Amino acid sequence: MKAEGSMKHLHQRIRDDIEARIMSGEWAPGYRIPFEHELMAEYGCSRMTVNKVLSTLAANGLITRRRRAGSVVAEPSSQQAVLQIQDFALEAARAGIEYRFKILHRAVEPIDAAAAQRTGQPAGMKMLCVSTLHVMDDVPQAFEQRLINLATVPEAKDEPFDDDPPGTWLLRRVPWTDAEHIVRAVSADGVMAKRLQIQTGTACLVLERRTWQAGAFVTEARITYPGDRHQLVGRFSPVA
Amino acid sequence: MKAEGSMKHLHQRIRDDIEARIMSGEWAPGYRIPFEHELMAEYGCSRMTVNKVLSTLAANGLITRRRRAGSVVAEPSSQQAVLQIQDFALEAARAGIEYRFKILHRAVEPIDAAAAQRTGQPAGMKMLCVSTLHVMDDVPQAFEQRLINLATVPEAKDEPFDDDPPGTWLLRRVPWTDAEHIVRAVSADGVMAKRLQIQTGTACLVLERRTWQAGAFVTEARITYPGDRHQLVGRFSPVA
DNA sequence: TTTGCGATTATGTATAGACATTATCGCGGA
DNA sequence: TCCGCGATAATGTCTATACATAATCGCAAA
Repeated sequence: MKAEGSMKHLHQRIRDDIEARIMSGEWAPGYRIPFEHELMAEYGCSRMTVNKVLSTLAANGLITRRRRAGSVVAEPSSQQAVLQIQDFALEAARAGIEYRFKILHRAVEPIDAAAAQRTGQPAGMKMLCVSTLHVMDDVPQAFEQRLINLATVPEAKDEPFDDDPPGTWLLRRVPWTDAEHIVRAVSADGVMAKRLQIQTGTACLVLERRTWQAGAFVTEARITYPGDRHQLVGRFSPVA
Repeated sequence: MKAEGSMKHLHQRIRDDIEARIMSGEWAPGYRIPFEHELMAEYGCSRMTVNKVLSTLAANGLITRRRRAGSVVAEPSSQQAVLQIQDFALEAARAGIEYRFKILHRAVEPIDAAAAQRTGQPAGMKMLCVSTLHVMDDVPQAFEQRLINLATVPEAKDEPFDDDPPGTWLLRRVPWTDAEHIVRAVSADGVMAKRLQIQTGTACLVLERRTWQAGAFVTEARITYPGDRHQLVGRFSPVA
């Protein structure tokens, strides 16, 4: 009865399939996803396997399960939009908001001493530098400055980021094993204020995220959000 | 073979047991927890049950699992993002800084509609309200406004908080099972600026933390930090 | 002493079946 | 029509077992 023809484990494949359909909007919030026995038939596996997948998705807040009624795609609660991984496109699609982005700058440049310090890479090392403005419903929501390590992600060198912003593009390609986050508050200077269409001096949240893959530096993102439009929300269980 | 004498499900009981031992410090980070077959014998259940529990704990970052080597208690990581700042006294001691705090306000008051909404408690419910200024090396570092649910923590009613600030005091007494965090950036108004000895309009980090214990609301803390003096740092691994 | 390799061991994934729990549906009676 | 209750269907939990995978240990050969 074992499924054939897949490198990945069945559990992960089922999970990916369902997540993809939810994230793409194909299965909108409230949509009743197939019953366990249906998925079981579709993938030719036991109910335990399907059950474990759905339980995981429920634990992550992606679906809501109810006995007898089945499982439905959960409403996108901003509660659950944790400081985990922000993918603007995914979040926007789930919330039904029009999203677009604009690449303001893109170049392969040697990094300065400060960046070298932060990322643990040698100073002067060349990385891909990309600045992106994220816009939702015609309002600028975030400005992102990103460094991408071409030694770890060589295929980024010639990527124009036409279809997906750098964050989404990377997320699809490079799994990360460790990340460091720093959150702080800064006042917007004139340039930043103009970019985000806010008043100079407005308090902004700055989120810095650096990710590594098995010890190799992948990318650094510094994302600036207008403080009055954004907040980071997280729900934790002890040490979760 | 089914376990007897418990209302709760075995899975939850095993999980609670292990979490309790980790949270209490009995099993410190690095401690090798019992092998699956040992827990299996201890609880008289199948390995699948134990395995599911440990997998859940691993997904939540509480333990690290390695084939052949067994499972060990993980180094505190994602929680650090928020907890790092939670205990000022501890943080200061580790950094060798002189720390003191001042209770600016302390009263049992009915909560307003907004607080009722946030905490999920009935409006007008009486809670202990405490405002604390945290000072390190004679420089104000944070202003904390706290609500404490006297229904859950009755012993707080007459606590003067002479020795420990409310956060530390609570942490020692009331274990929490769920927490919600919100981080945002705001500009300091005149009053806040004066309290923190900063310029009016300075960007500040505001951290709101609400905690529950088995569904019962425990406390809400709203802590304001000068943005140029503080940042939240966290290390994460991917969520399964 | 060092290296290589096989045995061992613990976890990872999956199966098939069992029984418990609970919400809903639909039928029959008031 | 409305209410109550039993049948039904879906998830929740658990067992016992099987084989895969990976890391370590220890022994033997170089």
